[in-house]
Amino acid sequence: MSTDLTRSAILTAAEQLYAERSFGEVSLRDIVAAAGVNLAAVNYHFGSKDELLAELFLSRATALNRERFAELKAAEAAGGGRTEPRAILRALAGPPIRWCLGADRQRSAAARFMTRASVETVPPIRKIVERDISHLRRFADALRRALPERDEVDIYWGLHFALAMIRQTITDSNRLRKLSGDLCDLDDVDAIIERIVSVAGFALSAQHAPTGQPATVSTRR
Amino acid sequence: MSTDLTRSAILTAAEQLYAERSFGEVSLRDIVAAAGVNLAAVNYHFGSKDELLAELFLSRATALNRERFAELKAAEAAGGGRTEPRAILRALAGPPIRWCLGADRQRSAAARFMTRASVETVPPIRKIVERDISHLRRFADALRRALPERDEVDIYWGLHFALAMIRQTITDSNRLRKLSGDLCDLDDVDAIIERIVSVAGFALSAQHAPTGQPATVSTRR
DNA sequence: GATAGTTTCATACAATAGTTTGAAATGCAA
DNA sequence: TTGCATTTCAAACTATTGTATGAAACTATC
Repeated sequence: MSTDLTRSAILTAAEQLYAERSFGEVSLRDIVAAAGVNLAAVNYHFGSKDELLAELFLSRATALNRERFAELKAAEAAGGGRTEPRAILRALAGPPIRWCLGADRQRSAAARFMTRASVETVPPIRKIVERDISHLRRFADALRRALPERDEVDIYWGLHFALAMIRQTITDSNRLRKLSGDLCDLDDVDAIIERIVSVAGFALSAQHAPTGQPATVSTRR
Repeated sequence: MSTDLTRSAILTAAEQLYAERSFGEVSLRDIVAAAGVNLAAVNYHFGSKDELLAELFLSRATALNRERFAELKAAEAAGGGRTEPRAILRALAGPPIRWCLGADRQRSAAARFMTRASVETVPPIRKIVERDISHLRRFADALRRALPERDEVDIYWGLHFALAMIRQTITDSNRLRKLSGDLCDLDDVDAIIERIVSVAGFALSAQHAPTGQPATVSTRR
């Protein structure tokens, strides 16, 4: 046992392929070919294709959350009793954006895979995602503490929108680049993070229109 | 020919199934079973599975864009020479959110399918999506005209973030509901739209911090 | 009502999927 | 070395996939 080279070769190959193509498009034979191992190795080491996917997802999710929490704790420590909301948002957005748009290719695959997993709900992953929202709860709690006077509803919506912008920026950066005619600089990772943090910060702390007045287009004028 | 009941039965059944499950998880046999038609009917009427998917996507995308453009034109007409940016954003966000979170079940499936299609990039759809960003360009142009003094980059990012929030709200409304302990009211469609419009409006028109200097929310004047 | 054209149907086909198998190869302790 | 457990391998297996086929059922025109 020990290093289990085959195991990790399969994991990284699967991650690489899943980062590019859809789950349904990647077969076990594709994975083992990329990993340079035998077909039966997957079932030997992981039991089944679904279990491979589950373990891969769990491993990467843990790594991502670890990094997020580290930044969150650092921000809370730096802020003393009163943590800045934007620092919390930065801990949420920073790691995945850096992983994905940054220079590090290895992590890019990880982030892309994670994003696909969060979107393309396939049974083995769905179970894990649905069950585990504890990491989000932790960020929600931190934001509540940082903004005690704000309505809880705004906190949750702000968090929701922050996740939205992170995800979209990772998955659809190409469309943005194309649409803007290369005007939007997707290499300046820090600027992107700050932009997301800025908008999410507004979502958290601004007064939003109540139910009554806005009205739909059809009833408008 | 005439009504072609079988054809549309297949289309709506496929839409329904694709709205719930991933593309890879839905087989032709699932579709024809749900539609109550023979297996061979798909190939007879559409040629292949991919062509069915492409036609379905094109049809729904056209319907969604038609509705968006109608609202956009109405907003531009109402605004005279100077269209309100928020009205433009409302034309972008209103239709899909109403389709998906509103009472109409039929359209809910359409919107959910569209969202999956925009995320889960499968070859037959990918080709269409990559080729056609003209509808987005139309919204970008409208926003540029409405905000001539603003930096184009902010326009594109604002549009990008608006799409992000729309998508996330459609796909992950359940998680938001759960995370907030039912505090976030996902039945109040108009309030949701206004919230998205509000935040996207900020993204469009606010000054965002450059790379080096992360600014706080309060620096906005 | 016969006929030509369209649509539906049960069924078969070839390809690919994930999984299993049992033998060969390998690593390691005695 | 021998012996035993682990790991790898080529091959086969079963199920499911999208697609193709040809006969049957239907529709409408003459």
